[in-house]
Amino acid sequence: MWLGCGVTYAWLDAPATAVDQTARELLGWELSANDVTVRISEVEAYSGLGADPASHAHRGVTGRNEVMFGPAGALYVYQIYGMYFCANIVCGEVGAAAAVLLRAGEVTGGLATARQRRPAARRDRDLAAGPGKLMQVLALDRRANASSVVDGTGPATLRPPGRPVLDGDVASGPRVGVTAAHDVPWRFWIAGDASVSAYRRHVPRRAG
DNA sequence: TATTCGATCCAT
DNA sequence: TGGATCGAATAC
Repeated sequence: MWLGCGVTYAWLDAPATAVDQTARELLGWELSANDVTVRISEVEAYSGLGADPASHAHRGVTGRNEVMFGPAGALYVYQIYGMYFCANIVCGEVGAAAAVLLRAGEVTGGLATARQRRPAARRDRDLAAGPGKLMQVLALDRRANASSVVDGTGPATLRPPGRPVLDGDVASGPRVGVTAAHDVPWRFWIAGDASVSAYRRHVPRRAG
């Protein structure tokens, strides 16, 4: 798809069935919002309706996941644990409800602002080393839900990497924190990147 | 209407 | 390892 400004977003036209490929492709892209830029270093793919029990969309449309069923390039933002926000980029055909969760990134612009927004981060590599931290650094919350990252109308803008991330530099493994589908290796990250979030296996709150 | 619990983060 | 904290989703 051609969007002007000399930028093409091939993944916008990729089918929902290839959302795992889209997820890998988004590694290295730069997301800018509110004077801070992050280079995406870790993502997770979620396929839509029915197919993926870990997906917020797998039981059908609800008030929360409605955006997932819309056009690709929109942000699906949701609140987690009552205090943090996470963002997905919607992928695939309208109605398919596939999405890529943005899990971590490296701050490549607006470093001073990013540090102010995340006083708890000791090192720069920790500034956006997690989905909630990424949103804090970019100062995005539920108001960014449903906005586009590709048409310049929303608070966040996605741009291609200067140098693409090669397949050989991409590692994969099980998704973090999900209670279902542990066997699906749909978490992707840039191998060796310091800003990749620490992996911790999900532990149910009530023993089990 | 009531209850449960999460695609997290941080200090201990 | 556990506590914070609240709203969407699901169970009555």
